[in-house]
Amino acid sequence: MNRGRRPGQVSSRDAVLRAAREQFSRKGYDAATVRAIAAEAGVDPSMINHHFGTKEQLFMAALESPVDPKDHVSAVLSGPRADVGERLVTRFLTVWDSPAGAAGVAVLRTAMQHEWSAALVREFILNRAINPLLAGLGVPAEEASWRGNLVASQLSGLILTRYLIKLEPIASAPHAVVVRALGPTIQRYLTGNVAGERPVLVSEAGD
Amino acid sequence: MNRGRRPGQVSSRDAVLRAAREQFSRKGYDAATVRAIAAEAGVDPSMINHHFGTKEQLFMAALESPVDPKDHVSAVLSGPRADVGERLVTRFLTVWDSPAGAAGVAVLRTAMQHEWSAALVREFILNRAINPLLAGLGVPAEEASWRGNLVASQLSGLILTRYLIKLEPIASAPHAVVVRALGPTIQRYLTGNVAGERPVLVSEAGD
DNA sequence: CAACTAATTCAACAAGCGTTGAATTAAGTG
DNA sequence: CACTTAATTCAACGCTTGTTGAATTAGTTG
Repeated sequence: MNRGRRPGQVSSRDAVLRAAREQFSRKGYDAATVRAIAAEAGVDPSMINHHFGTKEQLFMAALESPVDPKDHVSAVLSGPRADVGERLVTRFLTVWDSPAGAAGVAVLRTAMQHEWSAALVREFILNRAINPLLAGLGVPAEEASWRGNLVASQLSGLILTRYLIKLEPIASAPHAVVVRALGPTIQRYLTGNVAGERPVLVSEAGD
Repeated sequence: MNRGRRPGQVSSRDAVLRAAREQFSRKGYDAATVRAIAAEAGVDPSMINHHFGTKEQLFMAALESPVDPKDHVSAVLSGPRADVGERLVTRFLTVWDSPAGAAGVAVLRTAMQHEWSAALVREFILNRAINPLLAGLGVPAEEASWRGNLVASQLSGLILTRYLIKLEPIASAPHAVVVRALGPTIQRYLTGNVAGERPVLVSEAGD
């Protein structure tokens, strides 16, 4: 293959992908139009269909994550157990502040509108990231789902306020400050006393 | 006014408003189409323009919140200072599980796509809800914005995981269980030691 | 009843969307 | 050079969106 193309040139595919990532993460799947992406890439809209097929396939291609949670999980696990919360927050901020985080923002924005994207988020966050971490920590299975949910609630809230809603000062705060504030919270959710661990669902009394 | 209308009948205005609230909170501003709202209300699409003007005006009318944060703030403030975190979470869940919460979900979904809605969320969450609470607690002004951001990050994450992404078991957990898990976190964010309270922004070292 | 007004219906508009297919250009291969 | 194949351009399709304006219906008032 690769016939009829100058060797060193990748044509406009990369430009489209870059523009797609930018637009998808900034506007979400629906609001980011194929025409706008093409315009930002300096390309005819039909090129997108030519290279990627449909808009949804472009979305998937743009989100093909260079992030492998496994490496991050094992990195967070190595070190003193008492600091695992701070290490998780630190790692988390580094990933989300990197270009790879843009893909996450895109899929999260889209998750607000489409169930198929919400399902994508659920699967990734829990099964690929948090649950392996909890397993590595040796958290009992019957506690893992609840603890994992708590961690997800605090970290997704960080994403929401820092990158989506852009609350100040948390949106511009240096990593260290955020880590010091959220570290203990995550630590407690992972390994500490979080009510409901004994009787996970006490009864239907409670609301 | 009110001429030419049968007294006891509110016509289709209420049906449209109810359908609008349902669709906006479930899909967000863009994905909820005027035609779909009209269909659910059993009404011609042009009736919406006739009654409300534009789609955006319908959105505002549907969101006209029956929620006055002031009452909730003073309710949370009354009681032992050591339990203010749990009381806030309890109150928070009650409001968001009520029909009034649907309006919040709608504006939050829309905030993911439109800056004007994100600004609405910022203004409401901070200036109307959290900051008055912090002022009532006597939190110093230079700490208030940071503590408020932390509270917002955890509570918005709760909204995200419980109502938008619908992570289980947190999405179906009884109030008491959530309160016991998040209460201490909120308590610490409001009144405890959250690093950065001394030097709010230490330096640009940190990431 | 006649007059007036609000509510409702219906058809259509302009604009934007994703997508398609046919033509044209460019580049590497025999 | 001729051949092939990918890249690019251009115009257009079918569809959905929010919105409009002209007709029609219904109910209250004088």
